[in-house]
Amino acid sequence: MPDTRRPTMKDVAALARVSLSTVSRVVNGDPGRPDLARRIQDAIDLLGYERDHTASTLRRADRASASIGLLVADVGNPFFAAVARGVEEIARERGSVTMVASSDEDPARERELAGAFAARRVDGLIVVPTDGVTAPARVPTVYVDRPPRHVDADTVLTDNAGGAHSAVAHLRSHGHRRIAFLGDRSTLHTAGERLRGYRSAGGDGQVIMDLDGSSAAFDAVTALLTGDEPPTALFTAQNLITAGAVRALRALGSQHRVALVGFDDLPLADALDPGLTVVAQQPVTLGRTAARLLFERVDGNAAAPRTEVVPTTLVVRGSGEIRPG
Amino acid sequence: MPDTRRPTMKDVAALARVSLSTVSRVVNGDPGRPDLARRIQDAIDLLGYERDHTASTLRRADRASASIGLLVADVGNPFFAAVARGVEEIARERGSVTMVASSDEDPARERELAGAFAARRVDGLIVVPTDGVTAPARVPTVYVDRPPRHVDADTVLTDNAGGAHSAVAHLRSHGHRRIAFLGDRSTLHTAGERLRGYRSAGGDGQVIMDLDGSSAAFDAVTALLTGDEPPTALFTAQNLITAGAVRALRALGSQHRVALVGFDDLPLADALDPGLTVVAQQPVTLGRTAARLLFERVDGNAAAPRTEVVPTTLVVRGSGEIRPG
DNA sequence: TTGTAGGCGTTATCAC
DNA sequence: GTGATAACGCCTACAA
Repeated sequence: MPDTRRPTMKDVAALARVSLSTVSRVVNGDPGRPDLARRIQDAIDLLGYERDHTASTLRRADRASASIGLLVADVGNPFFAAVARGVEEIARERGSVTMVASSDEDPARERELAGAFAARRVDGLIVVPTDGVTAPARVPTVYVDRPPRHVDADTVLTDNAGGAHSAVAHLRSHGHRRIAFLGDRSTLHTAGERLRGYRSAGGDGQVIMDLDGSSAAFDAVTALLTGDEPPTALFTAQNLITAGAVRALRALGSQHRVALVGFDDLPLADALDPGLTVVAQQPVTLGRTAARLLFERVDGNAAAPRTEVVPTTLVVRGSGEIRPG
Repeated sequence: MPDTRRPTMKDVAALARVSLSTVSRVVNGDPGRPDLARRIQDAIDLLGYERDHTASTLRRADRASASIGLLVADVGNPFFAAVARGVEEIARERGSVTMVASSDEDPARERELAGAFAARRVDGLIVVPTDGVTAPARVPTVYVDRPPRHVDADTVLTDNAGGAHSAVAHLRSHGHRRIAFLGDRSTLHTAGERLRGYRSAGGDGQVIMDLDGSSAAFDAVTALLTGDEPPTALFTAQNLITAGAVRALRALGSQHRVALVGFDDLPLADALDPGLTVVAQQPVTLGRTAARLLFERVDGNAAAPRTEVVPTTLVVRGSGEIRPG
């Protein structure tokens, strides 16, 4: 391997026959004497010099690393991927890079990864908190999608209760009274809020919680519809649960008979038969909003913590407009 | 704001009444004298000291930052999100954090972001190259999903040609001869390879390329099926194109008459009517493999660049098994 | 305007 | 084994 050492400012200074500090100034945008600036630029090009941003952070007065950390449950999940996209957009506008990691809903891993980010001296953190007790952060932090427990900090949430309310009200306006609720882990804030919205809209049917993934939902829906007094409509309060319900209805041949509204949109939802009516979230907006709040803090805003709520949209496609038989 | 300064090793040393170097050694795992080690640990706990990983990187002999950069077309796209997930898994095993950014298929942005990562002194880079000329990297780099142009480096690819071949062979084995090909940007390596696979399996029907997104595909399929000598089967060579084709077939009421196989799987594909037969990729494996190759390079492997190919799977669900009418 | 010197938080090299 | 000291690459007073 040739693998020759990276050129440093010192090398540039030597080649341009100026002092180190002159190079530093020029690199940081000070025009300086035109002839020197040109010699320095030539030396930079010749050597292929690139400033070491980490070393610069160490010495600089503001100590800004121009990087932030994003801690989600799972980047591989399209919902969190969209959040990440929103965060990254705003970070990029600010010249910041985004470090991302997945907690897999494990509080211990969440702490470990937050520590790894802190050790890299990120300027701030955006966190989707697990349902353990959230450790108070040592850097500016914004929580997104779920509120932290026992911590008072900036938070960006979807209007979970409102979205669920609109879904159930929609079903009721189409004549349904026996509307079942199917939700995921009851310890999650989002699941609780969606149940609250269901109730507030008059939902008083069967409630099934703690469904873990699509096949659990498949089984639950199958049992529900083959049991006594089956519901005439379903409200599925999460992504994968909706997918399981769609499959179950299809397996029973009931997709045109039992109404269904899901929380969170899915690709191909419009191509199903019938089209899938959903409460759509805005994950990219969630991410953007969280990043904007974070950078306000990084810039020194010390006001009281705020909570922003991002609205949902009811997307009508057919499955939610079936009337009870 | 109180915003008191972060404690440093010096603070720990002072409180524990030992020298700075002793603290450094203990922090880095040297046992040392038990009584001193205990005093140091107590001081660390009391002050809430956390080592500054960036400063450590600056001075350390190996200069390893324990961070890598991941540059994809768009983290918000579920395919790349899954790649990111795979990369992050392996990085985490190694104690590395992953910085991620989206090029949006823009070569200029790709260069800019690669520069931002290099300035942060990442140990290596994983890149989904845009179709511009790839700039030779100054840090260990592995390319993923597409090969770089004019650069000889480690690359991890899906078996695009093989996957397309199996799709078309599958359709032919069900009696189809007029099989249309619908693809995206012809400058993309993946599109070309999939077309090559189509041809190698005997595909000689209408070829439509450069479709940009789902609605363009919708229009193309509609035109195709309402034109002269319509195909009896479609092979859609990308995600969004498949979605557009599904919608078009449904709008025409032809979903049970015209066969369809898509490249790349989609959520809910099994819940469609008929179920959607696809060539499934393994994006998480793509990411994991790329990360493993990268860390081998980071560890000093200087062998000739390798290309790894990740196989696809034909997932049979119904739409690809329709026989010509 | 430019150069000189000191220091950011840490690790590496020495004496002891 | 521990401790003093130089150095990593860079920025920032301050002096020239």
